Amino acid sequence: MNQYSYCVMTQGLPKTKRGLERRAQLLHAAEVVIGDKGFSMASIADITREAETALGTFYIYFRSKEEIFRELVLEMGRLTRAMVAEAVTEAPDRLAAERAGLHAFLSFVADRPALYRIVEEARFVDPEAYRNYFTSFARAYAAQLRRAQAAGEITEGDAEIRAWALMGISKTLGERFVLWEDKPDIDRVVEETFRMISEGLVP
Amino acid sequence: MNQYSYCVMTQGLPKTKRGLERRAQLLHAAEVVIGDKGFSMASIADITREAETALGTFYIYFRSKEEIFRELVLEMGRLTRAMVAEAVTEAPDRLAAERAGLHAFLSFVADRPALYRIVEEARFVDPEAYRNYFTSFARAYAAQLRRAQAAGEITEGDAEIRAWALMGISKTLGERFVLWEDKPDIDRVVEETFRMISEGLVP
DNA sequence: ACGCAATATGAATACTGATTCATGTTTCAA
DNA sequence: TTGAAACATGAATCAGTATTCATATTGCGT
Repeated sequence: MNQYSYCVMTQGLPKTKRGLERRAQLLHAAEVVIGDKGFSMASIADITREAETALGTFYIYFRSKEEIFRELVLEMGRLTRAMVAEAVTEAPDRLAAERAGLHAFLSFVADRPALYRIVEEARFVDPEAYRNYFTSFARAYAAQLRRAQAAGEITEGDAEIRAWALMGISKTLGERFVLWEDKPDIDRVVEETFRMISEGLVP
Repeated sequence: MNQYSYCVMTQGLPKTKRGLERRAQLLHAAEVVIGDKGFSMASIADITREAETALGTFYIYFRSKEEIFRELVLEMGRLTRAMVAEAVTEAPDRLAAERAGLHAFLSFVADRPALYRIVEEARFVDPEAYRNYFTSFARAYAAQLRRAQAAGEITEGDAEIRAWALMGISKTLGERFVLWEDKPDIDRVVEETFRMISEGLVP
């Protein structure tokens, strides 16, 4: 117990420039370390070592290991939303948007493999964050599909199911053909997949 | 150290009837407990409690927590293989097989949610087992697609990419519309999805 | 230039849980 | 029936690491 009230910032952002930088360092280090070793194998000591700071400093910025993890999932949410939105801006219609969105997502996985892995691990580490991430994404996706159906740009069908099915394609192709591949050929994967979802399997 | 050489069965199956039963009890308990709490939250004590046996007994049958986990992933492999193979037997052509396979998979997820979850968690707990599971499945799947293409039952396209894309659909729909749903409507999900992959999105 | 809030430090604490072990009990082939 | 192999037990060991804390140092408004 201290004589003067101790204020460790367990809420809100740091007040000083240095504080903001440290917090960013820790987030970046956590992305690297947790993305590499996984949540349970990554220790706080690993993270602070990567961030070149002292162990105790971690707890000035985050309440727990779970909290910094959740922060990373939220960051992933902001990034993917922004990225897909931007990629889709130029698209003249929904089909083009599908192609552009898939390409953007796979490129993102190639750029930030650790974040991709972290979001997937969230299913087990922080199920609520995981669900929020995907349901909010799916909601927006389904809305777009409904709009496109109304505009006659795509065939009719249950937009929610389709949204999840299409997200499933992206997730799995990202893992198999980006994460597992030394030299991913994103263009080829996008073209093949686009052909399949456009034309279907019926000859 | 013991005076007479101690032989704990760290390899192969148990030699007695009782041993085989115990091992099966432990595997079942592990499926329940790990499927429910996740790998890191599930303790050996939890598993032996569920199996109604003593703590130390666990190590007579399995070298480690990782080993019993891997065993469950392998079991899932055997089961899904058998199940899909059986479901697809009756199918007159590849399209019908796709529908039947998706239906069988989603039904399996509904029946054994714990196993589904365990396989997904293997990505982080035992990446090699995870990869083996999906690559061997994908190999067989792609072979079927190539055969169907040659027979003119489906359109042309890269069979490997398609296999992974279709697996991705199943995985994700299983999670969203079976695991997350109180009363899953598997038929509806299968019909909608089948329509999408058959006809495609182009009007 | 002062002083309080904010930030930094890393040794010490506290707890969890995997694995081992010494010692029984049971099975089963000969 | 018997004895050696198989199996059962759970308290004790042992290692790892999340989190706390008492004590500095730094930032910054005034």
